[in-house]
Parts: sequence; structure tokens; C-alpha cells
Amino acid sequence: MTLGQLNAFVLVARLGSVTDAAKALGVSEPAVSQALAALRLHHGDKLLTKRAGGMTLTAGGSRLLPIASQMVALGAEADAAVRQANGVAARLQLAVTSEIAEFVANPLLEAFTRRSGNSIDASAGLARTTELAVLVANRLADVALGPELTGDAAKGLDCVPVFRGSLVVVGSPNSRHQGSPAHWRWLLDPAGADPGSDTLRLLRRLGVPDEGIQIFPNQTAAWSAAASGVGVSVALEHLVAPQLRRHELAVVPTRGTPMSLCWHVTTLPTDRRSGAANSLRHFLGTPAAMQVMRSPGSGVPPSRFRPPVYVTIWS
Amino acid sequence: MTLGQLNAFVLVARLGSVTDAAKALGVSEPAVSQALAALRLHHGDKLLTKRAGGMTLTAGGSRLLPIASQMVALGAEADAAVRQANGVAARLQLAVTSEIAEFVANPLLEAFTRRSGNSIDASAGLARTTELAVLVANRLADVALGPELTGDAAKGLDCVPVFRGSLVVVGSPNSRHQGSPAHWRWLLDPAGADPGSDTLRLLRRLGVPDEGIQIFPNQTAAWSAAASGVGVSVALEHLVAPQLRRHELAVVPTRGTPMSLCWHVTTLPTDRRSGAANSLRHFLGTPAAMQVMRSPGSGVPPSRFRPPVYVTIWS
DNA sequence: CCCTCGATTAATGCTTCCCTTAAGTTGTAC
DNA sequence: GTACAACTTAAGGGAAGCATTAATCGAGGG
Repeated sequence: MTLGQLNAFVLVARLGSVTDAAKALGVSEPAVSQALAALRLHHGDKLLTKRAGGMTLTAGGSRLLPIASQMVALGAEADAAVRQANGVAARLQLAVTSEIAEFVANPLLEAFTRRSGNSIDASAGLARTTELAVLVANRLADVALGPELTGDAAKGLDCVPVFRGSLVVVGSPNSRHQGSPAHWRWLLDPAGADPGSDTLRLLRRLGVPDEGIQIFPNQTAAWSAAASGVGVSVALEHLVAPQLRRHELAVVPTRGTPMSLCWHVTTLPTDRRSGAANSLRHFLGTPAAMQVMRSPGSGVPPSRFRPPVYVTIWS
Repeated sequence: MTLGQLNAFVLVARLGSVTDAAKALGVSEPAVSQALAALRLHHGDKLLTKRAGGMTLTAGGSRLLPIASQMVALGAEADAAVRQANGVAARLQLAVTSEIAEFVANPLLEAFTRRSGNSIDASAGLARTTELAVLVANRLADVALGPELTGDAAKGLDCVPVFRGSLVVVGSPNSRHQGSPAHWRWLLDPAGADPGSDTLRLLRRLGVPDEGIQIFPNQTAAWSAAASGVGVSVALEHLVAPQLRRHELAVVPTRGTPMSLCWHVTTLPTDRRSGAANSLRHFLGTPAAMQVMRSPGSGVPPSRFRPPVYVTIWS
């Protein structure tokens, strides 16, 4: 399976014809057909079949198409990325968990970028807790911010605490929550689907079953749903402070809460760490960073905004 | 540039040594070194340089690494994807804009999946408005849900209206908003960074400059910030209804609002459309779907939750 | 200063890609 | 049924990938 073959496949699938794909590539039809044949042999699937009005995808072909398309796209991107690397700001990738991504990551990187005189081009990526260590160890991220990382993948990584907070249960101020917390309805952000998160650790301790959990796209949405009284949510106390102050939400006293937790910054050891990673690691220890983590509550200008990217890794 | 070369590069970068990479691949050192040399020649960059304690990345190398890593990962995924395609549920990819992704996409797909007897494996991807048409046209998405799609890329696509709503300006009930809207502080979700979105269309019409805009990670967060009185936000009236009912927010009467808008569903024309795409397209016209779009407000069970994925395309 | 380890280069052969032209084969249309 | 268009197969050749062994280069350590 080569990139050339994948490119041919993608073009045929999109244009619906070998002839057109060959024309687009500037080669003969058999060249394209042969590339297809090689892929079919490799995968043991016809991928594309001849039909009235063009070639149509088989089940296997339709799975392959988005993957192949992305590979081809990345191939083009690779060239551009290396070409533009010189004379351009250093790049830094921060991997974070979903709770941090939502409120803290953008303002933090915004502050860091400003402080570094715009000479560092930083961006954040979301990952599950269990993947943070792997991302850093494999240099797919320069720095990770999240819970303390333990386990095999974290061996040899440099992991230090940077911020303490406490997790509380919140709900509508007008509702009473009775009975065992295990039977409440829990409205959570995606951290509720991350087995390594502090949130899920708390819920497991309370004996909440999966059926009692509903996942919302983000914490604010989960809190908003909790504010309407249909269930309870989990929040870092200092992040939910505005909602508490406005009495949209109230803390629900619960066994095991407030649960104190600590964010750690994880990097490669000093001798293998990039300069930019070093800067960010030090920045996270400064009062300015502490301030942003404590009360991040602000947006960023459109020009600085970067959509969050989910990061995954080859297993 | 081949996948084998990229794989060698990734391993050397991660392991910090040609020798270890060669051992991991089960080949001789020169084989790896040669692959590296080919990449260096291709990109005109050393990519990795010898240093005490291992090989270190150049600026270009550090740009290439994440891209190469993903390409290699996708290569492995491609095999698995095709192999597992047969005897497994049909797959459907829905491309949506950020506003829809936040509230509507998950409940909608959840309802659709249930209705189709779990025989369709649906997932949603975020994209900018301008990319929706391209994604559908290139079969990277089966269905798009968003504004009406016009322009070259939408030529030959089937685009029909499915839902009407109206856009309003919201702010804290306790604040007065005076003067020209162009000078207010606007707190927006990522749609505020999408040139094709209805939100930005409204703001342009009001003459709001980029400096007056702050982007938050999601609508709920932007509304929450607006509720604290530091600025105003934009919302679909029916989606912000809970916050209005609880008096956390109030509608701010503004020139040009309420602005009516209409979501459209876009697919390939009938003869090129997959069965699953057809089902979803019809489902979106049913009262059940309408109901979900009107008041989606609920989470999904952890087992069904899928993190949103940003989709991009090769230009 | 010399030795050693690790990266690279050189020289070589086998295999695979990838393009070509020419000759089928298949499916649709009239 | 025949014609046509489009996909596929066949055969051949040049280029590049990818592996080998052997030799060379360069930095650290004794």
C-alpha cells in the first residue's frame, strides 16, 4: 500500500471514474487501474465496483476512503510543514484533558504566547488521561497538563504538581437531592467517559453505575442541564464559582466531597526536552499562570482562536 | 516519500537512536539510515541531528513528526478498517457546523441510531461552513447539516431546508446595553471564527470589528460569560430558552434581530447517495427529528458518546 | 593519543512501483 | 445482437524502494 496507490483510489472514488482519475493525474487508464488492483489485492476487497453512472464503493471501500483521503492530505501537508519550518516561530503542542481544554487551555496558551513575545506558536490538543503519558513519551505532545501520570508509559517522564483544586457536586439550588448518590442522575462533560479522569474516579467511589450517567458535549452544558434540576453534575469549585455566585447552581454536600485533586505538568526529562517545552513548564509555575488557572473565564480573539483537536495515537 | 521511510523517521525520533529503531524494525542500521537520508533529500532538511544522548529534531523535523506519525497510524488503521467492514453495521458520517455540533448532533444521531435499530453506526464531524459542501461532494461526509450551501462546491448537491429558527442577541438581564452594537463586546462560540456562519453574518451586518469579538470554546461558555455582564452573545432563540426562562440571560433587542435562518440538509443527488445517507435525510424530515432539533437538551449515555472530531480536507 | 560506539556512506542485488502500449472483457445502449 | 465506452489484464522496461555487507567518519572516554 503506497501513497500513490491511495491517491489513485481517492481520485477514482471522488470522480466516480477511472478515466477521469487518470486524466486528473495525467497518466494512462491502466496505470490507475493497476494501482487499484494492487490495493484490492492488499486488502482482499474490491473497494470499488463498476456500476451504471460510475464506480461505487463497497463497504470496505467506504471505510478506506476517509482514511486514505487523510493520508494523502497529510502527505501534501508534510511537504509544506517542513518547508515553512525555518524562520518561523517555534511550535509547541500541549496535550490536556477535556476539563482543562474547556476553560484553561486557551487562556493559558494565550498568556504564555504573549509573555514569550509571540515567538512560540502554541496549540492544544485533547486526549484521554491514559493517553497523555504516551503522547509526551512519543513526542506527539511537548507538554501535558492533567492528573498525575503514573504507570508504565509515564516511566522516565518528568511529572510535577502545578495546581491544586477541589471537586464538588453541584445541582439546582431549588432541588433536594435525597437517597444514595449512586441513584442520582449525573450530567457530565466528556471527562465522564474518560476512565482515568478525576471525575470518574469520584463517581466510581460513590458507586454510580454507567446507566446513571449522561454525557454532554462540555462542562458548561452539563452544568446548565443540572441547573434546570434534572440531575447533578461535578465541577471544580473555582471554575464553577460564577454559577454559584449567581445562584444558578449550588454545591450539593456529598460523601467524599470536596475531593481535592492536583493538576500536574508532564514533560520529557530535562535533557530531551525542547526549549519551548521548558519555557511553558516554567511558566506554569509562575503566579501569572496560577492566576489564569484559578480564574480563566475569558475568551480569546478570533485571530488567536484554534479549535480543539482530539489527539489519538497508534496503539 | 514513502510510508516505510516515514515509519523509520518516526521510530528514530521517538527512540532517539537509529540503532534502536533498526532493532525495533528488525532490519540493519543502514536500512534505517538510508530511509532517513531519502527523507532528508526529499525535504531538503536534516530533520534529525546527532547529539549527545540521542538524535534530536530540527525545526523541520519537529513539524514533520506529528504528521508522519499520523500517516503511519492511519496506514495501520486502514488495514483494520477494511478488514472489519464486512458483516458490520453501515457507517454514516454527518458533517455539521459548530452550533449544531454542540447541542443537536449527538441527540439527533442518538435518536436516528435507535430508530434504525442500531444497524447504522453514525458519527458527527465538525467543519467550517465553507467546507461542508466540499466534504459531501468528496464523500468524506455522507450528509451535512448547516446553512444553505451555495457556490461552486455545492453544484450538483441536493440541499433542502429542514428547520427554521431565529437568531437573537442575549446578555445579562441586569445590564444595559447602549450605543451602537458595533462597539459592544461580543462573546461568541467558534462559529464566530467561521466566516460562513449565520452568527458572523449577523455581526458583519451590525458592523462589529474583529477586535470586539472574543471566542469561547462553546456556546454555553459564551452565554455563561455574557450572563456575568461583561458583554453580549448570539444565540438561537429556542436553544437559549432554558437560560432565558431561568432569567440568567435576557434577549437584547438589536437592529436586525431576530434574524431568521434555516438549516439545510445536504447530500449527494439521489443516484449517488448511500442507503444510510438516504435514511438520515428522510429522518430529518420527520416530526421526531424536528422535536430533537427544537429542544435537544439532553446528554447521551457514556457508551454512545463520541468526542467531536474536526474534519479538514486537502485543498 | 587511541579506542570504541554509533551514524553514515558506498557498493550491490533483489523486489516492487509505476508507467507505457496492446489486447481482452464487461456492461449499457440502441 | 451489435456497437461503444469503460474497466481490466498482460507484457515489458526504467526508476526507486529496501535490504544486505563492508568501509568511513566523528564524538567521547580511558
